[in-house]
Amino acid sequence: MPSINVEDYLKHIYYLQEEGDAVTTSSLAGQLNIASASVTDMVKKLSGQHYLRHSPYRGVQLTEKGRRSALKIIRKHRLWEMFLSEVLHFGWDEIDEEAEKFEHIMSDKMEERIDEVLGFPRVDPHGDPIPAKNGTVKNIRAFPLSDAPEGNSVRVLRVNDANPELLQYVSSIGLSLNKRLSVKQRIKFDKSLIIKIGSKEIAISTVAAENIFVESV
Amino acid sequence: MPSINVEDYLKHIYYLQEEGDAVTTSSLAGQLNIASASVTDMVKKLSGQHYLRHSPYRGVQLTEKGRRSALKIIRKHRLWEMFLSEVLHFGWDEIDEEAEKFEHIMSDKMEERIDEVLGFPRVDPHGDPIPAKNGTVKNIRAFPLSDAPEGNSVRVLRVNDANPELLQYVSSIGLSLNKRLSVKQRIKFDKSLIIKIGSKEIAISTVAAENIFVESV
DNA sequence: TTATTAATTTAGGCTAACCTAAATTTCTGA
DNA sequence: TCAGAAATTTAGGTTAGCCTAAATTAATAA
Ligand SMILES: [Mn+2]
Ligand SMILES: [Mn+2]
Ligand SMILES: [Mn+2]
Ligand SMILES: [Mn+2]
Repeated sequence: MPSINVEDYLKHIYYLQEEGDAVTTSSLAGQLNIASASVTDMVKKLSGQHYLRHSPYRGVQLTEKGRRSALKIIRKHRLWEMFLSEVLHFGWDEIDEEAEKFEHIMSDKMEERIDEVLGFPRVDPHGDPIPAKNGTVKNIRAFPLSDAPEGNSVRVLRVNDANPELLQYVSSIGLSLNKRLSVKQRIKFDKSLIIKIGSKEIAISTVAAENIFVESV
Repeated sequence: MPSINVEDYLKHIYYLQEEGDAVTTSSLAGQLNIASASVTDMVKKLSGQHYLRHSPYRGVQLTEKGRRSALKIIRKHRLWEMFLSEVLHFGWDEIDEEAEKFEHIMSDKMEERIDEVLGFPRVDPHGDPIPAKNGTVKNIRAFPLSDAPEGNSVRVLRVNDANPELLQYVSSIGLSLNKRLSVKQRIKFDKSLIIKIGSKEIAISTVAAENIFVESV
């Protein structure tokens, strides 16, 4: 059974891999808020346990074993977020932090009970897919709002859950999952957008728009 | 913020104190499944942090600070047991083990939410009192079934939750919290009892009877 | 009272997971 | 293409929490 720390390493390696970035010592160190030298140590240990392959100075890649372990944690994390949101009525800006701890101590039995109680949800409260027990993950066909062309009408499918303040902001302008909006204008100068939600028009920064993922409707 | 290990030490010291036993290095070592030498180390640390007072070779005693910390954990433990039982339908023989982990990572906010969802329960699924937020604990006026005189009619108020097999056994003979039963006969030879539950008469060992707590009705 | 036994503490060690500073390798741009 | 910068690894160290074996203190029973 991997330790809590090992689980967090594997999860973050999976995330970085998912984003297509090279998974380097420093990218991991950045994610985990740990010194690079410490990451190197752990990477060697994980490599010895066949969770990943390590080309020194180049980066790491999860093995199948590592991928499976990562997905188990991510499944627990997202189910738990769902539970906090649906059953205990926590806000979507609070749940990631709580789930960060619970993902490691939730038994498989508890995972199943929660899955049942929730009616076998497919996505978490931020629109991220909940991996299936067999290791399958449906990937979400969404592009960043910042890439939407002028005039486009779109629907929110996912919001990056890494930053609670972004989530609060997104709520505060009346956006949430599955909400529709249209892109009125793209400002060349700072790449910000003017969007229309319901009858309101709102200016939104690139930083925000890059973290809101949508599909065309 | 005390670590997980510190919290478990404080909790077990509280339990032993509660039972009226002297809290010695070896009794703690027994409860925690840790070598006595290690307990001595930790006790010195806790004493340095004023969680308890230590008379070398004699034993320990919680300070007010230690007592408060212990009760906070016990409250979380018992609320969580309640939640597992009521909301996720776990059996009363499974919940102690799960709660052992969750008690340490449940935030105060989550504690409150759960308390609300459950309707502010006063006892846990084993009949143990749930300490109030202010550090008050109602103590339960119950005596062991093994002390009940012949002919007595009693009601189950609490069952020791330390042994899952005992809990399974208690369920299997049709007993649960608040159930009534009467003592038909005390067998001198092995101190076992014949009890009547509903219309059934059942023989029950002393070991079992010592862990079932009742009040006269 | 004193000698044995039992409980406790001390001494010395280990592992996981972190750190900083120094050495090494790779990348980059003139 | 090669020197300086950036990234990575190595070296050496720390802390929490555990362990076993040895030394010390307390309890007990003849
Ligand atoms: Mn985590
Ligand atoms: Mn999420
Ligand atoms: Mn515990
Ligand atoms: Mn209990």
